[in-house]
Amino acid sequence: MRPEDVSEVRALALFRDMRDTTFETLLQASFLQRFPPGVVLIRENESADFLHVVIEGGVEMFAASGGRETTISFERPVSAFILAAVLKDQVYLQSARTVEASRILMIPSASVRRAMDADPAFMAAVVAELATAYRSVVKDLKSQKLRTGAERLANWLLRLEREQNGQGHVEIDVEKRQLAARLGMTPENLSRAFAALKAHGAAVRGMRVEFTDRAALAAFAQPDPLVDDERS
Amino acid sequence: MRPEDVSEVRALALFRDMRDTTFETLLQASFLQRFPPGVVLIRENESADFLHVVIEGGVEMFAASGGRETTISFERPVSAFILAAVLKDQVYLQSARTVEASRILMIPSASVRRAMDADPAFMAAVVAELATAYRSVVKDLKSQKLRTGAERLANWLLRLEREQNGQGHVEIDVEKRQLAARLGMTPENLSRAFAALKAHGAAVRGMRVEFTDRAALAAFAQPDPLVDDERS
DNA sequence: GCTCTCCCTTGATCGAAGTCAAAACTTCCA
DNA sequence: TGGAAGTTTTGACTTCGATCAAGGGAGAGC
Repeated sequence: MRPEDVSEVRALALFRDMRDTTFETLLQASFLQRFPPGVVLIRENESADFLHVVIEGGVEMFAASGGRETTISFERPVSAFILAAVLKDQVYLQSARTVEASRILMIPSASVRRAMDADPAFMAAVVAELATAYRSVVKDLKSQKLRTGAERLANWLLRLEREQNGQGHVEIDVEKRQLAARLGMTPENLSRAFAALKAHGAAVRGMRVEFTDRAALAAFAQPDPLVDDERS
Repeated sequence: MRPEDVSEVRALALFRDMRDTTFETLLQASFLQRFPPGVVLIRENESADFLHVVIEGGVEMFAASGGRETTISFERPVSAFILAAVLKDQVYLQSARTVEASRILMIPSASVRRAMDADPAFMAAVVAELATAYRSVVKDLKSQKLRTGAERLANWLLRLEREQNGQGHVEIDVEKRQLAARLGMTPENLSRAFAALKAHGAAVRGMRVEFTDRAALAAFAQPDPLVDDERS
């Protein structure tokens, strides 16, 4: 593991405040692995043996039931995922696959639990991380239950523009089929939703979306901080 | 606050393992209040000043956005709710209203955070509680994205029967309009879903549902432990 | 016991979303 | 460069769910 990777992991909110010794113990038990795109890292219903951290690349969290499948979230560097299953020593509720070539840090669950018991600062960070993750899923659930597909897409675009320091256009950074699953619709429906947004100030062309009328888009999307704002 | 109430609160997983002194400090800062049915206890977007514990009665957690409203969960005695907002000292993402006459214990957020910092056993319980809550919402999100309304209802009935030590019938313990919101559909649609389940082994009559063909109902519902099992 | 109100149900209709099929476009690799 | 495979788009159709409207039923209060 390269020194700059170590310091990036260390800079994560989850690991930032813990003692040096705890962090080092954690790292020594862990290993870093490279994966090509499309590799399933985690299968739901298996026991949670590792906490995973995306160092480089990208990971899609998804879940299947009754023959259907959906995407829960995307994880970009640097972030940890499936902390909850690790802590409760239970099975994963979600599966994970790489969407591109990735480097993943794998920390044994038992080590995480031991570090938590040994280092109150780390436990406090775990609390904060879990609370954030919980609120994030609640927002997704609200979005899913309170909005139509086109509205979810419009709000997703507005949020993406904010993240890309919005100059009136955005570059979509995931495949559209994955985006469709993320937003809770079929690829066909996503296409139609994009077509529908043309009348509301967003023109898509390939992976690029031009905001031709930002006010109109916002009026259609009705963004709500309690659903769309990542920090609230 | 009556002694038996105190011991019931103390028996909650969240408070069970903490030190006596921490628990007493927490209780001294808190107060217990009675509310008639239909009172809004918490409004989303307000700052999280109290951790609430339902001692008696019942509470509905709901959320609104863009003129629509939905129910996130029901809280029955004895359980705490909206822990995440309290810990992060942020605004509530959900509103809460009593569905019947209720007694609610209100613990100041600052006291909760202080207790957590002072008592590692309590912080560990908070971690466990948050992890459970997180997994519970993920299951709801999966149910919402992967199933039709009738399927969600069928699985909800099967789960309720388990909770009521299933003798081939269940008593619905919430108003159907609230159940509809909980399951992500309109009251009209819930009625039709019940009608549809008649052909799959579940006959509703008022608040009582007879399981005329349990196997058929399960075949239709396709229950999945990773969505429906409260303890996985 | 009666009425009023609220909840639940049923029916008709509309809009949103899934499915099936095929064409257009990309990307990647031989 | 020329496929080949996969992705995206479009179209036709079906299903699911929301909306509007009206009727039936159960409980609360007089």
